[in-house]
Amino acid sequence: MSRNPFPRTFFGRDTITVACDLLGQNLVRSTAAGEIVAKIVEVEAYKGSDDPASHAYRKKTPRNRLMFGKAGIAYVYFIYGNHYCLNVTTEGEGVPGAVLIRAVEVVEGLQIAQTHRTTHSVINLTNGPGKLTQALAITNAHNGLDLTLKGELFISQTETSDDFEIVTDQRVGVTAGKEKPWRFYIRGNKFVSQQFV
DNA sequence: ACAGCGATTGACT
DNA sequence: GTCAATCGCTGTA
Repeated sequence: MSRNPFPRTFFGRDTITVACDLLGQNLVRSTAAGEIVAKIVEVEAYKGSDDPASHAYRKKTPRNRLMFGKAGIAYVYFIYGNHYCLNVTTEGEGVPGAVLIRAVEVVEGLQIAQTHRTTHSVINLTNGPGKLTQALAITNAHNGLDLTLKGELFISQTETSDDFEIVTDQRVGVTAGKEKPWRFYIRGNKFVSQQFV
């Protein structure tokens, strides 16, 4: 079966729209040990000067510059001195925007993913932004990677279109701009972090 | 220059 | 429930 990445036009749209459309799609990670396929079940949208919670709120810096660049690029940042978080850039060139991937459900290559983490619990393997990057072995090295190319990391459309309901909520862990309802997740999915419903 | 803190997690009480 | 780990950006000097 051939999995093909979404084209740049998919990512080069309004950040909120892209965030919702990413739910249920497949994040594909090719490693030397094999392929890991993970369904995206939880995301958050981050924008620019209108979003105080965003890294791109103030100005362009060496860290956030990718958010200002072209869409469909992996923006990986290091947080709290310990963890990596994976984002996909959105909007057009010069317009900041990114979607944080907060949780995934591994559908293929579970054993490979487990070798990247110490936990033996499947549910704790990928139910958080820092956890899924560790499980998929995503680090700084992937910062700036083009996710529209069929390389070691890309996003492709799911073959099966199972029905799900999208829940909209406030973003997790932010202090400024927390009133913006820009967190989206699949209702009832066990891998969603910190469910309040 | 430097102190403070963040889009988090896991270990320990 | 509490807290350490520990990098890069921001505000203040």
